[in-house]
Amino acid sequence: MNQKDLYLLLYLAQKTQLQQSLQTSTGKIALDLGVSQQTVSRKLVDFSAAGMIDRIVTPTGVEISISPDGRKHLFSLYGDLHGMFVGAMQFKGIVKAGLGEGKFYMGQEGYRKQFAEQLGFVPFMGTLNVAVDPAAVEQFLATKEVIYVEGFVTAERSFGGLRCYKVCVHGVEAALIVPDRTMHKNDTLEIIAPTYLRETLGLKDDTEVIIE
Amino acid sequence: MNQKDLYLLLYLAQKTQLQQSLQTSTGKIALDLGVSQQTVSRKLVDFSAAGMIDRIVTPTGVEISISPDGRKHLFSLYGDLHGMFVGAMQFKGIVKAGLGEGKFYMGQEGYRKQFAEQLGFVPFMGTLNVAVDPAAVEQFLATKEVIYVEGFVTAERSFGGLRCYKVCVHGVEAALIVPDRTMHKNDTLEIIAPTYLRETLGLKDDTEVIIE
DNA sequence: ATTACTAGGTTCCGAGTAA
DNA sequence: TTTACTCGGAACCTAGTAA
Repeated sequence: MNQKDLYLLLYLAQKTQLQQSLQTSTGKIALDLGVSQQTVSRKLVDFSAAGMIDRIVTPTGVEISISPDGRKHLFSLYGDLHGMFVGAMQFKGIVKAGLGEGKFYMGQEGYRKQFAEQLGFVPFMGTLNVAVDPAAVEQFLATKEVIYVEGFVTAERSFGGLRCYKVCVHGVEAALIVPDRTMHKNDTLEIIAPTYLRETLGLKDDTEVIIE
Repeated sequence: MNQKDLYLLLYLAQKTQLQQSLQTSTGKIALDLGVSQQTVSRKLVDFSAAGMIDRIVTPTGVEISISPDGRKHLFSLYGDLHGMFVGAMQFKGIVKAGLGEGKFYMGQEGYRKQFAEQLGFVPFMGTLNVAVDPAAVEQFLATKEVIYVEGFVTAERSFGGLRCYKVCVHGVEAALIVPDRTMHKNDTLEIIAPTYLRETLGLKDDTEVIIE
């Protein structure tokens, strides 16, 4: 079958929910897709000949359903995309003991205020340290939106800026934080969340976590 | 951007893993896709103009990477397909007490032998009864392959044929069985598996299960 | 109403070839 | 070697219209 007409097949798949049969007309489809009635008619005939759809012409229109072959075709496309995005949308890490300084930084009002505004949650006073593969993280973060948290100065000392990335850890909303001037090598990430993740998710040192 | 050239974008997405930049040439791509070098060149220029890819032309070829907009475009397509297939690929049910007759039927050698051959596992001697929405099940099964188990006759009585569908219940390989002459209305399904599912999965009456 | 055939105009492709 | 332009021909789309 012809690759280029994929959008019509997608349209039909959505309308039929892949399953039900759809009572419509070539004119209506043409209107939806912004092409002529004739083009839709011709393409439906082609699809039918290619075994992608089952098509019954009636005096009042057409009744269309996606055939098993059509579903297979779409599923293969879905599989291709799934393979691309799933790989790029999550990575694994190992929980590691922190040095407790995460708690100190997360306690600073200058950070807390910005987290609440920018991330939409008030962070638990502490960070989860996770050992990761830097290459996998880089690929993951490349597609993510960066949230900047600015540095500030208190009476005692100055605090540097951070970059944050919204993530999900085992279903819990969280954020990666990367200090502009980091003390970790890039094989360790710090994660903040509204709750104490070690407790909420039952994590211990050397437990594997999936970040997405 | 032009919808019809989606396959070239998919090709590039796969080659670049959505992320890395790809060192290649229009000629190589043309060979892979079975079109002319000129067509690839023209399309790459078009994609670049549409902001779908980043493209650097060198004397030895082209260096291509998918742009954020291109990823967004593919992701939207992925989302559409995901919505279709995820809905059609699982449904929920509620565990119900059986009448114990499942154990009797599953104990019949005439059935057990066919299950082992056709399903690839030896079923636990008993069935899990699950109350379901008939409409959801019908939609789910429509896409599934039917495995027929034939009826047989023993010295005492005759046993009817079954239709089976391979499924996965909370990660465990299993099968739906639908007797040709059923005593259930179609709002109750019977599930067999290699293990005692109630124990393996910690199921009790009225627990919700997801079948996929 | 519909679907879908024919005819004509537009778009698209690929061979030749310049840079 | 490359990329990508020109141009002739193929493919495709739409208007008109038959059934």
